[in-house]
Amino acid sequence: MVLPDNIPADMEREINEKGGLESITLKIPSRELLNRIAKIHQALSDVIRLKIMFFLYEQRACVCLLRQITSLAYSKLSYHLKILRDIGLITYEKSGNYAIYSLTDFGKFCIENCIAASGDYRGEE
Amino acid sequence: MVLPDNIPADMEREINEKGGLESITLKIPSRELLNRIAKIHQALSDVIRLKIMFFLYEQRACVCLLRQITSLAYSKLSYHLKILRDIGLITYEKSGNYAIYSLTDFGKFCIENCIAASGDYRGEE
DNA sequence: CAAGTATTTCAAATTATCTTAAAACATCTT
DNA sequence: AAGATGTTTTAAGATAATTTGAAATACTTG
Repeated sequence: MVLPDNIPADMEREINEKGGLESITLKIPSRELLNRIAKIHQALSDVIRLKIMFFLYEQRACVCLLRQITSLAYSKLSYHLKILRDIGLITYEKSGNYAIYSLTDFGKFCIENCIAASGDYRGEE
Repeated sequence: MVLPDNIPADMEREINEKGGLESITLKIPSRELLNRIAKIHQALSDVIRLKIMFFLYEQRACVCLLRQITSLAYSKLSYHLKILRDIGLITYEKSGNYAIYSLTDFGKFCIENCIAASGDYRGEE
């Protein structure tokens, strides 16, 4: 990979000090990993799903309880639960009629990151 | 907020031990904050934008350099840069003709979270 | 100020995500 | 087995995000 014809001199110097473009781009995660990171963020990019995640961070819950918390129809809720489930943020166990949902360890980790970041989430839009 | 008519007994006990549904739901971030968190995740839910973020984590860059790294048309690149800029993940300074982009502190924080999580990003889909 | 380079904006076309209501499944109760 | 309850699936339409290419802006240099 070659540098563009004319780029600012100080930037070019920085890049060369780091061993050139190649060695910088080597540090970028693989397309596969970027894809996975993208999908996880996608799963957490919806207010409904975040509300579910934050609730489950405090308390495991059957779907009927989540229905009450969110005021959503079952089918809609189920759609969002599936997205969180498929990406590995939540899991569930059956208990009679009920499906009892809870966060996976990875789900907890993500919500804790959100909480840690919340101080920095001041809107600058 | 009242509990649904029939929920599993052990779940009901857990909820009561935490002071009931109200005190649990009080811990969920406000709709405003959830909205902001959702938008940030949305901004990071695209492979192109993640690639830009990870590159800028290593090295500030003008748009023409990012164009080379990503092999995108300027207009498309500019669209994605705007999304990252608007949410406060990246910033830029003009230097002559060039716009030199770099991560904000918050952007760095987010990418560091991604890196920390990468160990856990094993696909279970 | 005209021409060149770097970057952004715009609107139309495309694609992805979300919502809705109806139907299907699973488990429990009688 | 039939009815009730809890949950998921499906397919259609509605909404939102992305892509594309052309035109616009901004700065620089001769």
